[in-house]
Amino acid sequence: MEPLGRQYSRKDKSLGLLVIKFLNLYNRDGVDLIGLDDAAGKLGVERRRIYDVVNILESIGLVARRGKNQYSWLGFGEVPRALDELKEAGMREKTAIVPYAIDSEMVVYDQVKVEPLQLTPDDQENSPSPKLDVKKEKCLWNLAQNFVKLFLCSESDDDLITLDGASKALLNDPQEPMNMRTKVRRLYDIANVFSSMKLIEKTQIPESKKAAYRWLGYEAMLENNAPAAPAPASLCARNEPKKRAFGTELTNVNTKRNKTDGSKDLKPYGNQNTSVKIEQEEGDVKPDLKKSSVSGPITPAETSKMNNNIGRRLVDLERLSATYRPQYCNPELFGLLGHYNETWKTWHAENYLYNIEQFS
DNA sequence: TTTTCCCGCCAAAAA
DNA sequence: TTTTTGGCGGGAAAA
Repeated sequence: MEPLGRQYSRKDKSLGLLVIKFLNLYNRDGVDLIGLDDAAGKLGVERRRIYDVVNILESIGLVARRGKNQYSWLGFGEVPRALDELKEAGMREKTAIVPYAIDSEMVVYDQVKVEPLQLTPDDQENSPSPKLDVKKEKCLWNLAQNFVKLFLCSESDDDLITLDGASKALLNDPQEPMNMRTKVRRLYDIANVFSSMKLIEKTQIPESKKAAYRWLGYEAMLENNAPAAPAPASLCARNEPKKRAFGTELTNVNTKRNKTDGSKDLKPYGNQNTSVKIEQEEGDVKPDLKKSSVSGPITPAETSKMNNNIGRRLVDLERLSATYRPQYCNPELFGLLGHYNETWKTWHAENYLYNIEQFS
């Protein structure tokens, strides 16, 4: 504890702290609706900040947008699924380009746009919407997702990632310095919330001493986030004065908000038809593990795999992105960390087992 | 000094 | 139009 009395500190207002408070407020049984105004009020911050928090949390599947001024709390139980999807998407994107290994350090990627079906997923848009895509690329939740993909798709789970490395990797125009600066600013925000949630951890590159982040993972995050607290009583009740809560039943879980998969992307929470019943389209049959508080199928011990800095290596994103400039940042993103497809295969296998296990 | 990153202006997107 | 979202970057606190 700081001995300082009432000295103002920026830290008191950090996004990291905010997200902790946010979690503290909503991560409990019985909560399912989150009103933005309510959150802002209870947490004593401006609305703008709530958008930041919620957007970042959404990238991990902790919350989902329900509608205007309304988000729903999905809980940590949904996170694994979200992360899996991110990883899968990331791996897919990663293999979408053909890598060429050069040297022991360098890897260059050919600009093969192996994405014939990567049509812009705009529901009703017919236009190639080149602009829309670019715009989406900059939104916070997308940036956050790409940031975690960077970790999930790295060859070694001990890879350290620096913010400007990530920034360059996720940037389509590494040239513009101002562009970079802006992106790094956003990454600081994202990294801060993930850090305080213990999904990642801040460290530094052994040699260079530069700040970098290490992936801690779901389990670490889970055990570091206070379990569900007792039941609320007035939490989800508060709503805007004008509209009363309708009997909407959040029956299903909608983790993804991106359109990476073939299925239709949920429209911008289209016409709220009060009772939205979104069935899982034919095809994949998910066991629909509905939102649960903190269900812990977590591995018992599973302490931490991180202990020494030995095999750790910093992925040399910088040089790579400088070499070739793509137009879409997603695809090359993984190439940067990329070390081809074995990763893909092994992961695929693991995932398979995992799923089978789950489905039984 | 450099790194971190909060604040809130203000412009798109939605009602 | 008004309201909701949320880029964006200035510039000040922290290292």
